[in-house]
Amino acid sequence: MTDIFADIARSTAEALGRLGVETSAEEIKRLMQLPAKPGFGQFAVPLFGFTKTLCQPPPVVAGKVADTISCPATVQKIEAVGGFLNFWEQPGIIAAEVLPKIVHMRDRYAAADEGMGQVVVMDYSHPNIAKPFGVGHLRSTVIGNSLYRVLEKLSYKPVAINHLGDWGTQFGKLIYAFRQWGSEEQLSVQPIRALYDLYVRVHEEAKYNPELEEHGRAEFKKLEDGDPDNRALWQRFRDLSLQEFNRIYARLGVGFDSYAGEAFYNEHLGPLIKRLQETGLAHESENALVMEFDDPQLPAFVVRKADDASLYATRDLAAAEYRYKTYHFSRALYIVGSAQALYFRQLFAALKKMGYAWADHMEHIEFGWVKFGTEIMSTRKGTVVFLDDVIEQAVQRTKDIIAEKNPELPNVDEVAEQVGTGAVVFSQIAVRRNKDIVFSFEDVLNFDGHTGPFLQYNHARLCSLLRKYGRPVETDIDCAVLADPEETRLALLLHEYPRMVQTVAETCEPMTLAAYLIELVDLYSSYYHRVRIMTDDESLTRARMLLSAAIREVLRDGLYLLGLAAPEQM
RNA sequence: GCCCCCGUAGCUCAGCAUGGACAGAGCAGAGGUUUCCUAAACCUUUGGCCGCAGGUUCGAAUCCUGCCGGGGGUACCA
Repeated sequence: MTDIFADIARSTAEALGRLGVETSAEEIKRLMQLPAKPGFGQFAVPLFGFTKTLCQPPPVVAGKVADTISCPATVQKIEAVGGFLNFWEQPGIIAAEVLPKIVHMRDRYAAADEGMGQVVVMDYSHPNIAKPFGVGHLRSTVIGNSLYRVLEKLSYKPVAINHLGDWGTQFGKLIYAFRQWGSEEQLSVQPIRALYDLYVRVHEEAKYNPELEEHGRAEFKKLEDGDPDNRALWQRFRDLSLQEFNRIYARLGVGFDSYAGEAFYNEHLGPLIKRLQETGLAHESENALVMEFDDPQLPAFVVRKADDASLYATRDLAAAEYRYKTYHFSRALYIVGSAQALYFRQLFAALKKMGYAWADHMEHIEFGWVKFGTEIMSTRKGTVVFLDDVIEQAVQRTKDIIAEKNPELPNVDEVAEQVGTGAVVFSQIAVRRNKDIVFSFEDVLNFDGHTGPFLQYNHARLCSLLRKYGRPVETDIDCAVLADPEETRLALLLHEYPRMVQTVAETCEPMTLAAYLIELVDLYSSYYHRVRIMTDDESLTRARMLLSAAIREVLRDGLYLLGLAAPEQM
């Protein structure tokens, strides 16, 4: 199969070569971009980077290249504007290149084998047992899930680990609180509510009564030493919470390969600490065991508390060792809020100091806070927004809209679930990772404009169009009738899609894909309103259906990669 | 104190990695579109010293330095 983009890149590289510039077709292809505005060609190559070696201003270089280039016959026009080389293809050439390919390959269109044989361990979601699943946990879950699907598309073998927060001093407090104020009745009726109330109460009372901290620590120590009563209570809390989490994950379409939480590494902790002591990698300081680093920026890292109990760091070190031994990952991603950036630098440095070269392949994929108004959500303060409530409201809102707009829709409940969760998921993925998100019900429940439901709506409308067409879409047709600039632009955007998916994998930034899909769908929606897809002209109709079918494929695949369902009607 | 992140339209955000063609969207506001493929849509329109000041460059929202404002982190919470 010929590749017109490669052909043009080669021609451009050759023309530059004759002018005395060393470059390659690959480099030019990488530089190729879609112009910001129509009028600057269908696609463009910026030549600014080559002007230095030639000691000539950009417009002169571009002019010379435009004059001397010998292009494939499919190129209709080349223009040098500023330092850009702008290309126009003959009508339909780009469409013919890309549309049949998409319709044939469907969800394999963006697939690549670059990750073949490489395991990527991913740590995300990690809710805390005995705390409700808040909107804060949603962001890690949604980003992780999307990256999982993207990596899988590129033939990596992702392993999703839900490192449950099921261990730590907080359980001592909770056990103490349950014995003080809790009851079996509450626990069996509304388990999560009951545990959450206890959690808030114990932190509230601890403010006035410092002894509670001591009680909590003591109960946790007993738990860690294997006290059967505490152990049984802990197991019960864990089971109840996990049940609840799994119900929510099912709604979001999220799954995990492992639920090995913090408690899972219990037996590894003692030997690990002993090893760190004996090898001299860690030493006693103020009764705690700490590791120190050469880098003066990195403060000491506590790996065992003064009361001999383990802490987060101990369990993460053990988890890292276990994961490497078990999965032999080539990359390990921790999708955790940026508040823990320093902690992860210490963790990775500690592993490096332990002699693990693979520590270099661990990355903290950080993200900003999810704020509610001006406040940061806090489980302890009780200012958390329950994810379940958010989803429930979004689903209800969807039902209202369906009742108004499409009362004939057969499977209302299923679609409302898909669209409602779609709105919630999209709200988390449509903002760059390192920015804080201001969570507002008003925005999440507003389905107008650039939202998850907007993407889903366009998908459903495309499906409807294809149903109405009633025949298989033909791929072996004359695309020259797709002479409209928007049709060419759409084809060019579709051509970008696989590159976009790879960018997401490199940057771990699903927002880029969300923005891409919005751009694609926005343009198509505008086009759809301006022209008729199905016309009296047979060949034109065939071509426009092919374009529409290709857009549906990419949209459906893109929605999947973001973690949104793509209902066929809504 | 030191370290990290953010600062673009009334609001929420793209664009910054790899500097480049007049800074783009959505929401909110104003006006319009439905005998026609899903109007959860589309079209028109109002609205910007890209936090401030320097520097590098032919060219800076983008890179560098300083400052201001906000947030986070800074040994036994996770």
